[in-house]
Amino acid sequence: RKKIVKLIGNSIKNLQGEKIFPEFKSLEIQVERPENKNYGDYTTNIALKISSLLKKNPIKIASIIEKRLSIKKLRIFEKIEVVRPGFINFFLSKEYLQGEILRILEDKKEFGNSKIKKNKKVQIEFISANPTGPLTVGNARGGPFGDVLGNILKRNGWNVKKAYYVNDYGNQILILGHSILKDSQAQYKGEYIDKLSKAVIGKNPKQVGKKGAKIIIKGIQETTQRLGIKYDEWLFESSIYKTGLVEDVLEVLKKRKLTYEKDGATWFKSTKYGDIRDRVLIKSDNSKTYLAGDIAFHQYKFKEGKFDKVINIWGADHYGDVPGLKAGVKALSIQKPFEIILHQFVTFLEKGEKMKMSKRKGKYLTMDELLDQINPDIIRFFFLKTSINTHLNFDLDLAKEQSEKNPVFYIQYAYARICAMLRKCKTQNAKGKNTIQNLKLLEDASELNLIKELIRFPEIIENTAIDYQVQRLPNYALELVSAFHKFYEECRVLTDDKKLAQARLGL
RNA sequence: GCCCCCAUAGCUUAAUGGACAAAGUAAUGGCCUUCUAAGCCAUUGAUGCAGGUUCGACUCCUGCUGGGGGUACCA
Repeated sequence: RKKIVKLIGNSIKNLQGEKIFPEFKSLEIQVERPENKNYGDYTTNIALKISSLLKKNPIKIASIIEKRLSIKKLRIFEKIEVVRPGFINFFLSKEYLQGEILRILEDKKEFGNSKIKKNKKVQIEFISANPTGPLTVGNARGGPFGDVLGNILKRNGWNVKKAYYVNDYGNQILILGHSILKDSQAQYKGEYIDKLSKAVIGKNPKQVGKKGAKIIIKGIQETTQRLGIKYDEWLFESSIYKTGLVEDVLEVLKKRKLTYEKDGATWFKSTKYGDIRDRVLIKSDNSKTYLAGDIAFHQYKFKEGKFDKVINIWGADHYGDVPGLKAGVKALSIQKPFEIILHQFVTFLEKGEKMKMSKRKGKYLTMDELLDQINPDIIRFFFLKTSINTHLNFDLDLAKEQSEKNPVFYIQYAYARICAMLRKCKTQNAKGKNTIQNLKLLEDASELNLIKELIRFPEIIENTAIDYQVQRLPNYALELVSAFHKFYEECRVLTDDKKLAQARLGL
């Protein structure tokens, strides 16, 4: 795809004087894969775009571009076609596709990586549920999403740090303490509270809360590991306070005249930075709000060039907190990109009924309970397959009962088939190094189609690093595997023809 | 009231403004003496409603209907 974009770029350069049509410079060359295979492997609408600028016949423009490309007699293409209303379609040649296998075999795990963002540092923070109870299935949607998004950014050359922010400071820890002590101010309920009551010694609610939070966060760490999430750092709100950064940041805002006193509280003029209302930083009881700590935390994230970019993944219930924090980051003159991604909720269905959950009432399904029943690969796959902008319905009975009809097994089955072939070929001694001569034997439609699916991978990685549409990956996995199963049905890999067997094993 | 997200096949979901809307599941029929039939092939089936922008709209804009979330000196 990259090559085609480049080729088109060269061929339209002097199509018209740039002075007359400055829009040419900003014209994005779109090369995509048409859904219909009759339209080739790649297609571009560039002629249509140019025609609307020049008010000329798009077919004529497309033909000019096509001629300029064809003159070069590129071996990449079998043919280039102009079709009405003005698309240019590209058909890859067999030779090119066969050669791509060599490239993939050479790149191995590096295949699909890009070095566009070399040495740039990004922090991606996700889940960050309060340490007042075990991780619930409701908190966890951001987990697989953040984990995979981080992996994708890594493949694009970013230096990625995945972070969990532990809110072990503030009112909720005190309430946790009361709950463990089971006094009149107790709010949290559940089995875990009963266990903590036995495990934690002490009478001071704040101290008890702190100890309880420590135990809870340890459990959360284990749960995220079970889910296959690999965090690079666990950052504690309490240590942000210990460094004095919160006071420093409040001081800075005060000096910049961005705070004021009202009703005994200290307010932040966030409306100056596009917020709909001002926010409280210090409450009238002299304690700090969550926002105060969070702004300081973001100062910490960006200070001394720690990160070039920060991404936060939050649940949609934090929608109201976005403008306050964004205003805070702006007020501190932080110029680096700072993104907040919101994910919608997951609704769990049991026997066709919505499960209503409440942490305070002790009525919820924990992620550990879910992991006890369902394989983490399946949970991750189901969470990732759907765009985070939509509400996800997770049918528990379906996930449990229909495990054999599960799309995850469809993918894993391909892996099992591949493993079986590799096992057998060892005993048959059919394994060897591939050359382009061998690979030229791959001519079946199912073989060429599988290669076409394989070379989509770099494009998938690149696109996803730009638009964060992580659901593209599980969907790609399904399409790739579908091409594999078809190939497996059509072509016998371990044939008597040793050269052909080698080529197919390579594929 | 105002703000954000969503509405696609019976169900769960795909589709950077492109050419015939794609999968799984459910339903029906076919394919195993050959590398795992947890597979392959075929058939049936969809863009909530009303307008607008565009050569072209599931996609963008306006209104409506329905669902979820937000609108605290809680986190």
